[in-house]
Formats: sequence, structure tokens, C-alpha cells
Amino acid sequence: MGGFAEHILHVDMDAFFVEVERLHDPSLRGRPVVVGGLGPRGVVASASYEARRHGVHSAMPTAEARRRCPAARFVAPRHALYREVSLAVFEVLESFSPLVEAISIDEAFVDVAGLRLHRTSAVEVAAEIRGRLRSEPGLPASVGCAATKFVAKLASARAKPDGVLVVPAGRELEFLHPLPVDELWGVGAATKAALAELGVATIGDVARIPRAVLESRLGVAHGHHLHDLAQGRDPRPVTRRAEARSISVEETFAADLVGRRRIDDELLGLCERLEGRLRRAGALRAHTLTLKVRFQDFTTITRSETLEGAVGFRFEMWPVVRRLVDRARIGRRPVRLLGVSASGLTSRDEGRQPALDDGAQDAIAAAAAAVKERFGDGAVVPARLLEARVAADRRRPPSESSSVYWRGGSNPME
DNA sequence: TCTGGGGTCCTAGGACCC
DNA sequence: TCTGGGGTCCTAGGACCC
Repeated sequence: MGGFAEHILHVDMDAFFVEVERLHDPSLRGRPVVVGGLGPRGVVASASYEARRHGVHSAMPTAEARRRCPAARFVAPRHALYREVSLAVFEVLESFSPLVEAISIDEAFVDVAGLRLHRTSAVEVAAEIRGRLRSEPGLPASVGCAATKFVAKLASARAKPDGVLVVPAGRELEFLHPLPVDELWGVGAATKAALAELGVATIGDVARIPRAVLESRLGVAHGHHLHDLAQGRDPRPVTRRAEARSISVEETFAADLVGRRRIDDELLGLCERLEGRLRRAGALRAHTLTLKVRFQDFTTITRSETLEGAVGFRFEMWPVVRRLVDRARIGRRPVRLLGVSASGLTSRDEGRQPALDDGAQDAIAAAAAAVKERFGDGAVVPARLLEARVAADRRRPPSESSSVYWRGGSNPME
């Protein structure tokens, strides 16, 4: 090895949420730590390696994690903080190469081919990146180096925690073929089961199945892709991320919701959160809204509507969402999760649906946005939600602070 | 062990148009 | 009368990822 044949780096932060918490609270160091939802329906978002030794892993219900590792410290996630630290991580990565492809908040591909005149090998760059991350944000990361993206990704997984692994160019199949299929990116429980029926357990087994068989079993796109990966072929270049295609908010309730009134109240709150997300993403507007409903038995349905124009403010989204609820025919079935997603995104100036009171709506929305910008999203609350809160907490009427209220109906002037 | 929240992409069927 | 073929858009659901 050596040189720049293995120019694609996959940088993956180790137990990212846990390590960020440790940065802020040194008493969390050297002991099992679990970051996750603390409520009755919470799940683990990130577990320290000490906790993993007790069988705790992400996506596990927090209640189960407590059973397995009672000695762990359990911490509620602080996503805003992680986003902030993530920016610092990406700044480090981008100081090495402009070709950084973010995969998630704590993971990225970096193509370092451009450094070939300044360093002796890609591995050397990997070591340097790890050192920088260790000193600047102060976090451990693992790095995989390879000639292709998916091999680099598999390599970083096997370098964890706090290591580097290079898969020399030309020797990919030696590395790949003994690995279990579900280590491949894109192979989850369903694909693993379908492949098991074909007698496939390892990546090497996939390589021996004819492409046509994979395509008929898994769909053309997926089958073809898997076939290529098993041969070590992955021509995808490292590219900077395109803009988001959708923005969504959802919530699982500690206790199931029953009845239209309760559902509407929660959806109004979700529309408001979505409005904030769209605004912070650059005043985006959506052509399509999708309602997501998960029932007590975990069955999940979606209902969507594509509009002539585009919507971005709560008072515009609200009537659409109500129509979607009507179409979902929820009745009195207990609901455990509600979500609203915005897609078909455009910038504010495109796709406005002209309306007679456009100017007035804009003025109200702009005023509300300005207040939220200064005082936080909680400063502007739909009157209807306020009524619900008052009803829920009769003894303490809300203070008449600097808040601005508008009604939750489709007409903001009502 | 009863299962979060935020995303991406694919598939299949139907509507609609030429 | 019993019928085509292709393209595009929309909707619903599902697999998968971190």
C-alpha cells in the first residue's frame, strides 16, 4: 500500500453523541454512557463502547438498555449541540479537500487525491485528519481508506473504535468476500432474508450469483447495484451534497392520541415546527405535503397532496393537512405517531400561489417570523394551541408576555 | 425488548396525454 | 368497438441508512 490509489477516505466519528456529551461533562468519561430518549418510548441514539460491551446498541429501547446496563449514565439527546459540533468537524474535513460528501451529521467521504503532491500517501492524510479532530473539536474518529466509496465505508466500520484501516487497491475482493452480506450498504433485514433463500450469506456468495437472478429477486436497480458491489465495482465519485429533497417533523407520543381534536392540536404544533424548519433552511416552500400516521399496532400510513402552488407558512399548510387527516379516516383508532413532511421544495420566490390577501398574509407571517427569530419559536403560538394549553393547565393561565398570537384557522385574519 | 426522528431512493399502479 | 404503446406525474408503501 502507500500512495494515493486508496484516495477515498470514509471518516466516521466514534459514538458521536456520547463523545460530544463527554466534551461538555468530563464526569461522563471512562464509564458507560447512553444518549437516547428517556421517556417510556425512548430508544438509544448512541452508546459508548463501555455500554456496548453490555449489549447496548443504537435503536434499542432505552428501557431495555437500562436492564442490560443499569450502571450507565443515561442522557437525553441535544441535537442542536451536535449540529454545532458537526459544523466544526466538517470544517476540519474541508480544510483537507473541497471534495467532502456528508452522509450524516457525523460521517463523510473525503476524496484526498488532490493532496498527492503534498503528502506521500492517503493513509498519511487519514492520520493527520484524525489528529486534527482529536485536538480541535476534541473527538475520536475512525477512517477507512480505499479506492472506492463502499470499500472505504466498510473499512472504517472495521477500524472502529479510534483506528484507521486501508484496503489496498487491487486487493478489495480478499477483504470483501468473507464479510457477511448485510455489511454491504443497502442490505438490511429484508434483503438479507431474500438472499438467504438463495443460499447467500457472505459477499463472496453474492459474487457467485448471476446478475439476472439478483435482479429478478431484488428488483433491477437494487440487484444490479449489489452485483457490482460484490465484484468490488463502485464507480460513484465523491460529490458535494445536493440540496435537501424533503424536510419533515414527526413525534411519537408518550400516550396514544384518540379523537380528532387531540390529533388536530398536535398537527398544528407540527405544522408550526415545520414552518420553522423551512424558514431556517432558507425560506423554502413545498409543493407536496405528506401526513404520516402510525397507529397503536405500529401500522403506518401516509397521505399526500401535491398543490398547484407552494406552501411554507403554517396557515397555508394547515388546511391541506386537515384534508389529509380527513382522507386518512383515522376515526377513534389510537394514534402513537404523527408526522408532516414537505417535499417538492422551492425557494420562496418561486411557486407562490397568488391570493387576494397575499400581502396581508405575508405581512403577518413576516412579523411572526421576526418575533420568532428574536425570542425563539415558542414566542408565537397559534391561539388554538394556547387554548388547548390553558385547558390542560387551568390553574396557571399563560403570562401575557411579549408574545404575538394568531389563530390557527385557514384565515389568519379571523 | 414493543420498536425515535430525520432522511434517501425505489417500485407499482393509476390517471392522463398524445 | 374490446382495442396500442410510450411518457410523465402522482400516490402509497416499503427498504434502508445514521
